[in-house]
Amino acid sequence: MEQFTASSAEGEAVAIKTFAAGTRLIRQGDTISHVYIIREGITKCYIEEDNGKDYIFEFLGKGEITGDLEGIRKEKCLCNIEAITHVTAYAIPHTLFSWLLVNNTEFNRLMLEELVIRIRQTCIRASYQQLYPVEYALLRLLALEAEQDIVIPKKDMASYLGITIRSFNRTLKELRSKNILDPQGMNIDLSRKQLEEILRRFEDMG
Amino acid sequence: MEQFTASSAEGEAVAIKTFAAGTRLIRQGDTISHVYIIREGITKCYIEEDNGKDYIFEFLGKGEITGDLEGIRKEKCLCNIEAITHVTAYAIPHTLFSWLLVNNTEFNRLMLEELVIRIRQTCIRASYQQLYPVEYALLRLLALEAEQDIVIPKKDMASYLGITIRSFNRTLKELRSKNILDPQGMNIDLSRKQLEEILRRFEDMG
DNA sequence: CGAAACGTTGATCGTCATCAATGACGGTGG
DNA sequence: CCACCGTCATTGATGACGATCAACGTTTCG
Repeated sequence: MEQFTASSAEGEAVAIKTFAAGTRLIRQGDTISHVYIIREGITKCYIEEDNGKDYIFEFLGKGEITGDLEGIRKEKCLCNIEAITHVTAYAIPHTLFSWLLVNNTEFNRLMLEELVIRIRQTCIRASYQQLYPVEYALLRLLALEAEQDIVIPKKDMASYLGITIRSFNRTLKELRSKNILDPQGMNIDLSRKQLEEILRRFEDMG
Repeated sequence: MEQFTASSAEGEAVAIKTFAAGTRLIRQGDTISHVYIIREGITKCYIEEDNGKDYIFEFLGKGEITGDLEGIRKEKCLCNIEAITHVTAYAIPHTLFSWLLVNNTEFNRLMLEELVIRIRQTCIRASYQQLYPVEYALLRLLALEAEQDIVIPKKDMASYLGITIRSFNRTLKELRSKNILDPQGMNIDLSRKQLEEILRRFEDMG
């Protein structure tokens, strides 16, 4: 980041901000003046619906960016960004962000690719959450969690799946009874191959 | 578009291609060499799941772009793009597209904004399709259709909602019995105010 | 002082009733 | 033949209620 700061037309500095677990980096509906890049920790990105339910789109970890949508189109924030763990992040002023987009080809390219990746992920997920049962979506989430070696609280996983904790626990139990999860916790009790086999079985069911 | 062609480093031309209703502009899994901008007509953008079900992400109309994700990151196509009506589109070679992204600031900006809009829409939709009943999502789709003054076949609306035509018809009937839709067809039988009131009622329900 | 007893709280789960959405099958009408 | 719908059975997911259990702090009594 330092190189970018130095070459900025504005001279505005990139600061490092820290957030305690449970505090928000960004609040839904806010107008913000910074873009954040996560340096350390995990955050959740979620919409609060009027009926009180939350829907989590994605979890953001090290190296991921947020506030970029609002930085590109000056709109109010679509969603809340809340620290799950203790989080430190680079806070980049909008002025600098915009400047980089226009003047730094490499940065511009990174942003484009980042947006494309987000669209693809969102589409794929919307598709399978719509067409397959919760069990399937939960299994994929657990696989993701294990793969990336992160820990997400149960209530957040439930919100990610769009269900209540009660339903979440029920689904866990169901998976345990099928020997897909280990009997106590929620670790996947299968090899990579076996897991893919199980997922495929869901996909083939009409 | 002509101005862009003229200024291209490559000199590759932008062609206009036509597609009959039902034919595909892009096939899932393909590697493509063009980006398309719809000049006329409507297309659907959908994923074919292994179990045969389709999931439609979005409908693309005049002025909208597709193949851009694959143009930015050289990956296989995420989804199918199929002409619903007769469609004409500008076919832009990847080489030109990439060139424009790098050399034409305005074009670059348009692409960024386009991607941001897509992400926002996708997120919002994923959220309400996850948290609210089908009836609500259907109503919003019908409102969109009326607003944009386009006609989408029933089966495509069903795929958009992730349900079967049978269920789609059932839901229509349900809305008719509540005097929200006109008794025969599927037009919304309410003023804008009333519609918003109905939608809000869904949103307030726990 | 320290250990046993108590109450509080939050997380989990069994159970039962309910709702939303589906699938299947057959009938009707253009 | 195809689009649509009535009907009935079924599945998937939820909500509500109550029981259990572990964690923690506080009280009580020897």
